[in-house]
Amino acid sequence: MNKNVFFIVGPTASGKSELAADVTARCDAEIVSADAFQVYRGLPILTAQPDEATLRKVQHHLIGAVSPNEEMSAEKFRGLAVAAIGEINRRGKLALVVGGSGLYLKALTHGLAPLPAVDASLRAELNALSLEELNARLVAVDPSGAEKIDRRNKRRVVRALEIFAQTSAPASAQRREWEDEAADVRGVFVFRDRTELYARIDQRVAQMFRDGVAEEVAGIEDVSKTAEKALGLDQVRQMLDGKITSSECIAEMQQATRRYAKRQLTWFRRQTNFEALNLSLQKDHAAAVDWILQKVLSFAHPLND
RNA sequence: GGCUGGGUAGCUCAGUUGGUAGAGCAGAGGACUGAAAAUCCUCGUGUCGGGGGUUCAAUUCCCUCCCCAGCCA
Repeated sequence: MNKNVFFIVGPTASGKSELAADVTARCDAEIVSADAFQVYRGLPILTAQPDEATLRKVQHHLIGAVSPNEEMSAEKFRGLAVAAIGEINRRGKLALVVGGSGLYLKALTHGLAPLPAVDASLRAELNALSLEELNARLVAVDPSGAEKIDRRNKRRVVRALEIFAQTSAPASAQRREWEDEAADVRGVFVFRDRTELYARIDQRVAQMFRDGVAEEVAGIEDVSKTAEKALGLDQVRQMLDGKITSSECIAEMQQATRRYAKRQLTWFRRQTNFEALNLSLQKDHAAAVDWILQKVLSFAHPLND
């Protein structure tokens, strides 16, 4: 990607949205969200979209950009993000990509092999089969590929079979290996000490209920297969159906969000090379904004040109 | 004050007919190439409430003390 882009990535509830908005306000930039669930319209509270004031402060892209009954995918996101970045750059501005969806970010920075779009009925057909049956089929069709993937993970096996069915060639042969580091990709990875991050998550989930998540979820009926995986959607629906109490609902959502944040931290530690910034060690919000801004400016205006 | 249960991992508890202990949950680490807020894998040493006694050996049996819950005064 040879575009004018800077990344701000981090786990949920780390405070990256506020940071990104404040950084953007001080340099000639616009924000492109890399969040797999904030892209959907109609669930601003549940998906913890930035508040109205933040959205108004600087230009945001890909927040509430697709209908909740639409299916999303990493490739679809990549297309939308590349278009948004191109448009921002054409206006002479820097695109600040901010988000926490690891695969979406990687699809954007490292690219994906050209493959046909997902076939929903094929996927449903494969999902109906047992893991044993799926594995047997994969071994028959792509023995070397079968050795490389996690065969206890049904998703992975199904995906490999989907690709074979759609292209008549093994998925492993079409995979485009990702380079360790894309040279022109620059950004920061913000995080916080674990106990502080978890406290912020717990607090934010509790706040969602005061803000009316229950009403928000009750008012939305048609959600796609991908959108319905939004953290908390299932729990809030169970609460609305009277199957669990509101405090059980809150506790379950807090726990699920904590586990999600942990997975994000693993991903960013292992899968990206961005410069790390521990916000727990920063003097205050302004200091963190200054730190990031300095990185952005040194990137946008290299001294050696 | 008396009686009855209990006090074992961060929490809820199991267990050892005496040979220093293990589940669930919480938590931690990891994987990840079009579902990614998804999906999948791995990880259990703790004065077994304190002190004393019996014993080759006590978390287990006995005595005593402390704490918690319930009931009776």
